[in-house]
Parts: sequence; structure tokens; C-alpha cells
Amino acid sequence: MTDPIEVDENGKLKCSIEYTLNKVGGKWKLVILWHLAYDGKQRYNEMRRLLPGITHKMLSQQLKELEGEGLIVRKQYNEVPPKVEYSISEKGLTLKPLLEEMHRWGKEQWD
Amino acid sequence: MTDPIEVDENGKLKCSIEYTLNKVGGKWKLVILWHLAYDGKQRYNEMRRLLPGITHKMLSQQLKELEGEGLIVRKQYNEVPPKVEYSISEKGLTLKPLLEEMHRWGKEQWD
DNA sequence: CAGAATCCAGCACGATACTG
DNA sequence: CAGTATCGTGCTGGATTCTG
Repeated sequence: MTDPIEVDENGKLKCSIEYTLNKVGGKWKLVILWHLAYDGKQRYNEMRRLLPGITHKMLSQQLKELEGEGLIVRKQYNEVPPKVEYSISEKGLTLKPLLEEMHRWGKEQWD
Repeated sequence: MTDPIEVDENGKLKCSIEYTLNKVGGKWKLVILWHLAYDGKQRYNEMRRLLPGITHKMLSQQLKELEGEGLIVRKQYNEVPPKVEYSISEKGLTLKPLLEEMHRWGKEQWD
């Protein structure tokens, strides 16, 4: 079987599983992506309601990082009051199998 | 689509993705499981070699937690010098699809 | 060989107040 | 409404030494 640890162009060891963890690890990112993937686009405060317990700091930080990775898209409407919509990108959609497995396994192992 | 957030028997909100994250999240667990799933059983010091940079503390801690979850099996031979073998359990094998997706996505997104 | 025991640093994550 | 800006804090993870 393929080893997850490989050598990059600088000769430094890298691991594809670690790579994925770096992009979508942490407490919130996969849950955020799940909602955008399956519930469709959401406004900022809608996201907050979907993520019980998240703070402003974490939500805006995670959204910004995910946008930076190109996994989600931020669309701003110049209106008053302000309106912003977040949606999943094409690249983000490639995470669907992973999201589904995370969901399936958690559900299945539930006691 | 099924919402990942559900209500448990105590009426507390729970999320199956968070659940999975709690079991196999963090920096090392999925990589450890990957090796045990695809490289077969390993001794303690063999595991260390497979995980560049891991410390004694992290390795033994993660192994203990994974064993506590029933995801891996620790087999101790009463010999001198000591010999211990870690292997993946039946329950741990149910994570294979997840491991493969983590690996596949990381490999694919590699620049 | 396979850990356990300490001690410690950094940062992930959180609480709260403020703002265009 | 959709965020910043500060200010914490605890826990994850690391370095090192000791042991059966």
C-alpha cells in the first residue's frame, strides 16, 4: 500500500494525511464545510446558528482561512444592512467523500 | 440531507462529525491508524520510526487513547527484553474508508 | 525495549466589547 | 448585519530525564 509519507521537492518529509489535516483540521472547519456542502449557501449569522457555541472570532477566522484555501466562496452584497453569503467552492466539493465518511462513521459508532 | 447535528438522549446537541473528530482528531491518531491499517502490526520503536518527529510522550499517549477507544490492540509479550506489538482492531478497520479519503485528498491537492 | 514522569511553550480556542 | 479588536486561558504537543 502507498505510504502516506513522501518526500517533497525540497527533500523534506511530508505526509498526505498530515497535509489534509493542515487544511481542514481543527474543531470547526469540517463542520462548516458540511453545512455549506449540504445546506447550501449561508449568511454569516445563519452560520452562527448552525454552529452552536462558536464565537465571532472563531467563525470569522475559520471562514477567512477556508476562503484563503479556496474551499469556500465569500460573496458580499453592497447593501444596507450588509449582506454576505458563504458557499462551497468547486474545490471544496472535492471534500464531499471525506465529509460523508466523517459523518457516516460518527453516526455509526454512536452509542 | 441529513444534518450532522442531532440531539442525544440527554437532550444535548451532538454532531456526528464532531464525534468523529473527538475520537480520531489531533495531529497523530489518523497517521498512526494509517500505518497499522496498511503496514500491519508494529512494535513501539517501529512506530516511532514510522512517525518522524513524534516524542515518547505523544506516541504512548496516543496509543493508549486509541487502545482505550478499542481502535487498536496492544499485545504484550512477557520476554526480556520487553516486546509489545500494536495492531489495528476490527473497529479500527471501519476507519479505512476515512483513512483512504484523507490520503487521497491530500495527495490530490498537493501542489 | 517500551515506556513513565516532569516540566514547559505556544497556540487553538474562548469571552467580551466595539464598529462601519 | 457582519464582522474587528483585545485580552485571556487551558490543553495539545514537545524536550528531557528516569525506570522495570
